[in-house]
This record gives sequence, structure tokens and C-alpha cells, in this order.
Amino acid sequence: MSSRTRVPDELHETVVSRLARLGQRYTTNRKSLVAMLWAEGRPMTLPEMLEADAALAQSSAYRNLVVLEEAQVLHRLVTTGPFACWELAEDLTGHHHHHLICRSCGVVEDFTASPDLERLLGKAVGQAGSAAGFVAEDHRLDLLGTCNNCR
Amino acid sequence: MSSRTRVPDELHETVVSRLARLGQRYTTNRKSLVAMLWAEGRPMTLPEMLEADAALAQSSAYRNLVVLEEAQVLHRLVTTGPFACWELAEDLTGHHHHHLICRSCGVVEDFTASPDLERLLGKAVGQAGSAAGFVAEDHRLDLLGTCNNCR
DNA sequence: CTAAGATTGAGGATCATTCTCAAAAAGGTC
DNA sequence: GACCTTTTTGAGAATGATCCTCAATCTTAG
Ligand SMILES: [Mn+2]
Ligand SMILES: [Mn+2]
Ligand SMILES: [Zn+2]
Ligand SMILES: [Zn+2]
Repeated sequence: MSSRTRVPDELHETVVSRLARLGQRYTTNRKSLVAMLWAEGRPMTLPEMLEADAALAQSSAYRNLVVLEEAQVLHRLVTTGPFACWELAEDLTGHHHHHLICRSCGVVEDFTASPDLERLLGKAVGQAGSAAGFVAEDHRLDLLGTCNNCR
Repeated sequence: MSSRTRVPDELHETVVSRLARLGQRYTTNRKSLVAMLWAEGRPMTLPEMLEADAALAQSSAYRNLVVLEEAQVLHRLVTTGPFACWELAEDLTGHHHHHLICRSCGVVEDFTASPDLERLLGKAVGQAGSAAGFVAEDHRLDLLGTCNNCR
């Protein structure tokens, strides 16, 4: 829905350097995936990506998504649905966020928590160590409900 | 780790009535699954359950877990791992909680958030509607890190 | 231009999960 | 108990998302 038109040069350059660290190139196929996720502005499943760009081969898309994940360019979401779901890494969009997940259709939208909430989440991460020697480093928050489309 | 020994009669009765609503029986196999999750006190994956009780047949276990989920007796967790992971429904344990997830071995432990944090989470759920017509009803919080065993 | 290495994509392999179906078990009624 | 009906079971087959293989093609370095 967001439809940002062009991937900023700076983002492309960052992607190039992260891939380079792994001896990987920023090919046309990989650019397509990054540009598509940038333009869409929300996480996309693999079938959505294949449909959005008919030139993508399934096996190559799967492989490239993993490469981009290893390069910390993309982030694979944890979902209930049957398909892998991907978004740009947070440090590339500069936008720490969480997700609204529709229980009916499974669509995922971004959502920014209030500063107060983020502060308490950080505190919870710091204090988790008390529980059975677990050391927390990060948090993940999803709000579950019904999207505009499904109501 | 928790090793609660016996499932309280009240819990069994609740399970019986929830299954009855769907015309389903509380069979030995289903009792084994419920008792095992009660005793273990943390979410278990399907292979863990099969290993813990060699009498369980894989295909029946899968089927019964789904039946128990439909009866709202069990809850299927969303994980990165390859296996389905289950726990008792929160309203059966009377214990709203979240999860500590080990990035290394994938083990899941329960975790209770502070009242302040829960209050802000509830507030976030209520306010989510402002974002593009999404109506949130529930929240899910995971803390990601390293378990005692993996450190 | 050439050689070395990376990438591609069609098709096959993998594997968690679901489905099928005949046998067994559980209730209900007498 | 016997009898009938419905549910449950479990072994094996089917499904399907994902990953792997490998020969062909593309890129880059020299
Ligand atoms: Mn997102
Ligand atoms: Mn739990
Ligand atoms: Zn929806
Ligand atoms: Zn661990």
C-alpha cells in the first residue's frame, strides 16, 4: 500500500557492502527483492513476491532471500501462515517497529509502539535474567486482531 | 523442569466439557498429551511429546493436538523451529504470560510481565485501531536471548 | 579475451504435516 | 451380556513448502 517509488542510493550501497562481506553480489534478482519490499512498505510472503514479479524463479527467490537474510539485509518473520514472510532489516529502514497481524487473512502491518511501552519492553529484556538464568537481548511484540479489509 | 505431578480434577473436567462441545471424547491419548504438558510446565514440540511417551502414535498425536486446539484446550505457539510447539491454553492455567525464547537451541520458557508492562500492552492494543483501521484484540510478546543451558 | 568463480532455474529430494481407510474401541440400548 | 452406531486409532500414503543439485549462463579480475 505504501508505494515508495525508488530505493534510495544509500540503501542500495549498504546492501552492496553487506553482501560483499559474504563474497556475494547484488544481482538483478536480489535488487528486485529489495526494491519490492521497499516499495510495498510491509512484509511480503514468498508467493506475493513471485506474483508481484513474474520474472522471479521460485528456487532462486528462496535462495536469494536466504542470502539476503544472512547478509542481514532482510529479516524473516515468524508467522502462523504456511509461507515464509520477509521484510527489510530494521537498521536499513531506521525504524524499530512491531507488527499488527490479522487473524483472519494473515496480513502483517507495521506498528510503532509508544516510547513508554518501548522503555518498559527494554526494562523487561534487562530483567529477564532473573528467570532461570535466561539472558534476553531483544524483544518481539505482535498485536493480533482484524485488519481493515477483513472487517 | 516444573514436574507438577497430577493434573487437577478440575482441569480434567474443564477439558471434558470443552471437548464435549465439539462432540469429542477425552480419550487416553488426549489425556496423555494434556497431562504431559501440565507436568512439563513449558511448551513442548511434537517430537518431544513423542519421545516422552513412546505409546503415542505420530499421526494420532498430530490429529489430537489439532482437536485439543479446536476445543481451546491447547494453544499452538508460533516458532522459528521446524516443529509444532504446544502449551496449555492460558485460561486453563489461569496464568497470562509471555515467552523467553533461546536463539541458540529454541527452547521456550514462560515469563510473566510486570503489571506496568501489561497495562501498557493493553493500552497499545486499544489504540492500534488508529493505524489504518486495524482492530487489535490481543498481544503476544517474546523475549529473545540465550537460555541458561546454552551459555 | 580467458579463466575462475558466482548465479541462475528447472526439476528432484526432503521432511513436517495432513489425509485415508480399515480395524479397534467406546457408548447407548435392550 | 449382545447389538448397533459413532468415534478414535494408527500405519502408510499424499501433500506441499522449502531446500538441494547440477549444467548452463553470467560477472569480474587479470
Ligand atoms: Mn515490519
Ligand atoms: Mn507458555
Ligand atoms: Zn485481514
Ligand atoms: Zn538454549
